[in-house]
Amino acid sequence: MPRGFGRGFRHGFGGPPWWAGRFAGAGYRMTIPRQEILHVLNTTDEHLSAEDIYLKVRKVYPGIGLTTVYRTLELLVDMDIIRKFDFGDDRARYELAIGPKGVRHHHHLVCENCGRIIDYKDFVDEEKELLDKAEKGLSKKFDFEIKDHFIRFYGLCDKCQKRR
Amino acid sequence: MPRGFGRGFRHGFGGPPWWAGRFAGAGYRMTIPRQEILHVLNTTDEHLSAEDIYLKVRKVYPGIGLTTVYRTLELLVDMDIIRKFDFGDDRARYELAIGPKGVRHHHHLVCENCGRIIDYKDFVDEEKELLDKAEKGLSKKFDFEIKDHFIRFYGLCDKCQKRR
DNA sequence: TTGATAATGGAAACCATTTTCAATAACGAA
DNA sequence: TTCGTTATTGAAAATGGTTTCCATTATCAA
Repeated sequence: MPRGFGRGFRHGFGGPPWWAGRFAGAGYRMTIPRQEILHVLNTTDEHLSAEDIYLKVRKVYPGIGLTTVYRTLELLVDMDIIRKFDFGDDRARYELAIGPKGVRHHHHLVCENCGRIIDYKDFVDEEKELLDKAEKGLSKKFDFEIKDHFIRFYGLCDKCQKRR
Repeated sequence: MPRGFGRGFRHGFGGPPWWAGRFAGAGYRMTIPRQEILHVLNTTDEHLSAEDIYLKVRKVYPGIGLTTVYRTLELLVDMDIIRKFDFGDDRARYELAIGPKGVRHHHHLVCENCGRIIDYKDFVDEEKELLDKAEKGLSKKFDFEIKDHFIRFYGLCDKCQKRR
């Protein structure tokens, strides 16, 4: 077992977590703050802000600094391990982009009343169709090379519909 | 001619501009700062930030305050006269939502390299198709009532493709 | 074990946006 | 036209998420 993997990792069963190699490979060091931040992101399905993560990590590693959280999140975004979102509440929110099982392609439903965010990953086929057409048309018209896309729906969630 | 409309308006031909009624009707007052801010928004096809607008208005009305620009933009968003966008450059950007000819429904292409923003309004049919399917499927699955949607493409504009 | 240097964290800086508040201007009523 | 109510304004200060500074600490290859 490589040094440093025997102690400290939150997922001790079956070897180091899937992202460990990414760090070593890129010349980055694996530290406790980074482990704990990744652990938090890897065990939630919420869309956490930097401060959310800071508070969660602090319970287990009180020495953590908010600065480190911001720096680590930036690094993880650059490494394409997490994605950064803006849901209009004046703070960035983050979620894992990739899991052991591959890319998690999905979009969001945002409730305009209570702010609840629902992930969905249906309509992938319809989406692909739209994107293919868009790609062709837009690249012809504007000579624009599409790399990524972003779809979001705004509306009212079940609870907020009934309350009006 | 109603008082206040004879002098001061930037579009003196053919009576007061189309939005004048909206203000009176809602009980708001039409002031020089508001006129000038609307004039700037009404005569550009760029996606201006609050400071962009402030600087443009200042050339014609040096007394304008940045605070007033922010307040007016908020009011215009609430009145549905303009829309607020976030293109990831840490400042809100605004554009007219409605013109004399009706709603301007469109989306954006954002160049990941130079930040250029291109408006497009094609693929409305394909979009509608996707949205109809999504509407049905998502409202069934999550009991979510869709009110609005948001589609954006990220990639490389013509100039930035060639430079790589 | 050790040394080079990547990483950390507290404090201060940043900066777009908001709040405060006294002065001013818009506009219906007289 | 003038007046009075009150919506609006603008300068300055406050806010709050995020970034920068920098001295200290921790990681990891040799």
